[in-house]
Amino acid sequence: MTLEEEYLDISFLKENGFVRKKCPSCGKYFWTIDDRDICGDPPCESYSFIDNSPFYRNFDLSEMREFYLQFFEKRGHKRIERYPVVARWRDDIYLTIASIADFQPFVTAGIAPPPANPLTISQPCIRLDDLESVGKTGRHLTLFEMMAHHAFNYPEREIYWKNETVAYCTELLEKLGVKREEIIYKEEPWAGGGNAGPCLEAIVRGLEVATLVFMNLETSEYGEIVIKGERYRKMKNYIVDTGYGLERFVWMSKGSPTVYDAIFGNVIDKIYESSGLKSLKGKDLKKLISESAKLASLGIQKNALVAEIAKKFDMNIDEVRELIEPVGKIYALADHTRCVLFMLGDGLVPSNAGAGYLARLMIRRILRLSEELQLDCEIFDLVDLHMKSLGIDFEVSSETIQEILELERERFKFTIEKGIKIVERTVDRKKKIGKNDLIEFYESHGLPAEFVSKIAQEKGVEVEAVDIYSELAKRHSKAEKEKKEHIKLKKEYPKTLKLYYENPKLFEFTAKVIGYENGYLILDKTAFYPESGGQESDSGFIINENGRFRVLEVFDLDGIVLHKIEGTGMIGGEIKGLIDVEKRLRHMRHHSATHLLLYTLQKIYGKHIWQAGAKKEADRARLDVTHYKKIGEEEIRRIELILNREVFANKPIEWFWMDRIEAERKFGFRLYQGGVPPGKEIRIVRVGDDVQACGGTHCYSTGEIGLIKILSIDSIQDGVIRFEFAVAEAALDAIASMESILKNSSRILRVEPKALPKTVERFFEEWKEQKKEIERLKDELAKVKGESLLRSAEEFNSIKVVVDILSADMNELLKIGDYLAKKGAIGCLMSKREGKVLVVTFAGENYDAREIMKGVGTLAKGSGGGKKELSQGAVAVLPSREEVLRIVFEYLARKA
RNA sequence: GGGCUCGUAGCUCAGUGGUAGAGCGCCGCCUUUGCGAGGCGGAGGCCUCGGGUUCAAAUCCCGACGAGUCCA
Repeated sequence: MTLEEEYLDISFLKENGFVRKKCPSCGKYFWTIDDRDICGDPPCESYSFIDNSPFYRNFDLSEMREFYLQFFEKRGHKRIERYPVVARWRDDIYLTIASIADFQPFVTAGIAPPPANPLTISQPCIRLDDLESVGKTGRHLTLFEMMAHHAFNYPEREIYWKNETVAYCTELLEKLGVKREEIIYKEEPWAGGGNAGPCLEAIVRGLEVATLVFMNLETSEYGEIVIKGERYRKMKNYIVDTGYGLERFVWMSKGSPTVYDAIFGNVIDKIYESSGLKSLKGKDLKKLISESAKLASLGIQKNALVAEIAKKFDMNIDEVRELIEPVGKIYALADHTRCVLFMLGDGLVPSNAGAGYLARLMIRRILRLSEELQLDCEIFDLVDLHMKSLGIDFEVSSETIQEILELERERFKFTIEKGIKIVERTVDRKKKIGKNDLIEFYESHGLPAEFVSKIAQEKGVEVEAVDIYSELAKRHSKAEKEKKEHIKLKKEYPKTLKLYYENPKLFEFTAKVIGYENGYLILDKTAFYPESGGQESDSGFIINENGRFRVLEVFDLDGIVLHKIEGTGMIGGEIKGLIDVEKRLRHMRHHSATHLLLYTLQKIYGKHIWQAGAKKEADRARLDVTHYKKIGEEEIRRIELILNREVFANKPIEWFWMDRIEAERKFGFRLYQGGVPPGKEIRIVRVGDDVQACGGTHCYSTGEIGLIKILSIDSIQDGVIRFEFAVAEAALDAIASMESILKNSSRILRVEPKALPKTVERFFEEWKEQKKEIERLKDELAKVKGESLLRSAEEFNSIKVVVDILSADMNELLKIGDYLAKKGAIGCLMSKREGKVLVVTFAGENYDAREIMKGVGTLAKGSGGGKKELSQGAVAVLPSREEVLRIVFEYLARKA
């Protein structure tokens, strides 16, 4: 079916009098029962619901959400709780950008079943693409709730498809009071994330309120259907992916000037009251704002927009600008604080890299906005107000959110203060600030061009007028990613049966060889653990009648376990596998301990603690977690104690398979600390009170872990800290090696280990003291030596000439040379050292020591340089005093 | 995950191959009835660490560690 046929195939539209038309303005097709000609989608037409709602009544956010979800519940859909806005189950995106993102990639690919089918959900989504437009257009939000109903259809089972979807949408809108003639369905093929399909946008009075996507295509090199330049082919399964904008529905129901007034009016009021714009609130801005929103929806840019409004209301252009701009900032601030609430509430920790950077970016925009608006309240007050009026509970406590915001504010203040100093220094030194300076200020120090210009202008320094942001965008678009190379198998194999899942203490097994490729052995079943979940792979031996073969490395390729075997001999038939027991036991203990540590940290600090990476080796393990503060030495001891108490309590450890949907319902997304495994059933590991989805090997009880010793804590980036620790034998090894360092050190210093700090400090102080004393003595010596050299000096035209061979280091030679130069003498000092000869030459006024150095260098194979009065170098052979004297005299004669 | 910038006295920073500097702070003395201010003098440096290049490295190159920042 071509795309056009796909649309024509929707019989509901035809049967209900919808006619397909082509919009003369944008050239796109749309369906309507009205006798209109234009598609109605901005910029072809502007809003006509402001102050004139097509809905039968007002709704606030929770009323509207409830109305929607109940509508679909009554029509056979199961209501699903929202997912976090931080998309931790995805490795391709940081934030949840659509409701369908909840079910990608496994459900949409058909690998895992959906939590219900069909289902309905209201999913908070964050999109930062149109950040600049927020506040200005009246409709853009960084965070919005996408209400949706989804149906996942498979070849053997169809739930419903296009007709029902369009019918539902039409019915829903009619139930809300919208007349059928006012509904326009516009054809707009959709593509994203490797999938695509036909799509209808539902438009009511100029506002797109819903998007109905019929996802039935996937990217394919030889696909026949082309959308936005990519080739696609039909998928076996096909998915109803809808998105209804909750905020837009509320906006339409109220007919307020902007979406912001409709959904967080109380926050906007609070900002007015706390800002330097109290006076604006009283004025009747409404007409101005709604006009501005309408014009913005038509794609009219800032300057033209202001001019148009000025004309319409018979006002001065500057006056309009002074009214519109701050209001836009107020809206943006109200929006951004809501977005940050969800980010932090769902456990995102601000950082200078990764997903956390997005949180920092938003917080910094908020801080800049509140600065510009001269806000006299804390940004947490606004976030808190959002939290209270939304009535939603977040995982992360409000105290933690407040603390994070305060830390971020301090950090930002620090960056700005540092920035001012850097700019001022540069401005003092330079006459003009160029494009490259501006780019460096921004990219390396986070200073926007406007900020730099302001400071420069105060100092009267010229700044090149360029748009560095478009320049930067150009640069970044060039960057491309490299893809990893994967091992590919030539033949197909069944998935390997993993014996270690059931029995982690099975160290000997027999199995059948079913393949051997390129040094990799494939068995029908194995007890060898392949590297995954941060646990290193096992090693050991594989034995058959031909001998013993060392297993070097083991890994998992889509469920097939590959054993890398030493030697190239082909192996077949029955084999016996032997696991390196000691190594495996250490891996198991470290793995169980890692779960306990994560659990302990969450218990102590809160739910913003998430695993950000982990590695379990034989002699140590490490766990990276998100956290916003540094952890001190005392706290480490406290964590260690609480952690080990879990070990002493000897709680059971168990693992079992569980239906993923049931597991998610029972334990939440906290399960997926190490990523989301595919499949309908997932393996759950319970270590004491901690529960995680995990495929690793574990001990049978926490007591078996033995002892956990935290070795170090580092911050690997802002907002992520790394714990390194060792368990049981490995802990003893680590403690023993620490102890031996202490013992060796104290043996060298001949003191008790407990006296080490004091002794080392004393030695260090003494060392510094003596170094200084030596310097003083050398100064003294240089003076004495210099005086004695002067007494026995030769003369040339009453200039003292000193040439001598001493035993001294470079520093001493320089000091003596310096003294002699200051006394007006000229000459050269040499000293034999470590296979070469150090040379220092010196000269009084009107002469050049470097000339003499050159002469000595030529004579004795060496080189050197320095200042006119004093220069230094080295030569390979020691010349005689007479030879050097001759050089000096010849030089003086030449100059005379 | 990638890019860029920066690690020098207690603090803020100069120093771009040739004997480690400034301002503030600190200590002492002078001046003052006292405080403040001023004048004179002084203490205070593993130039983050480890390699390399060089006759010579704070300085150039590589790596590690730490801080900051931008982008995805």
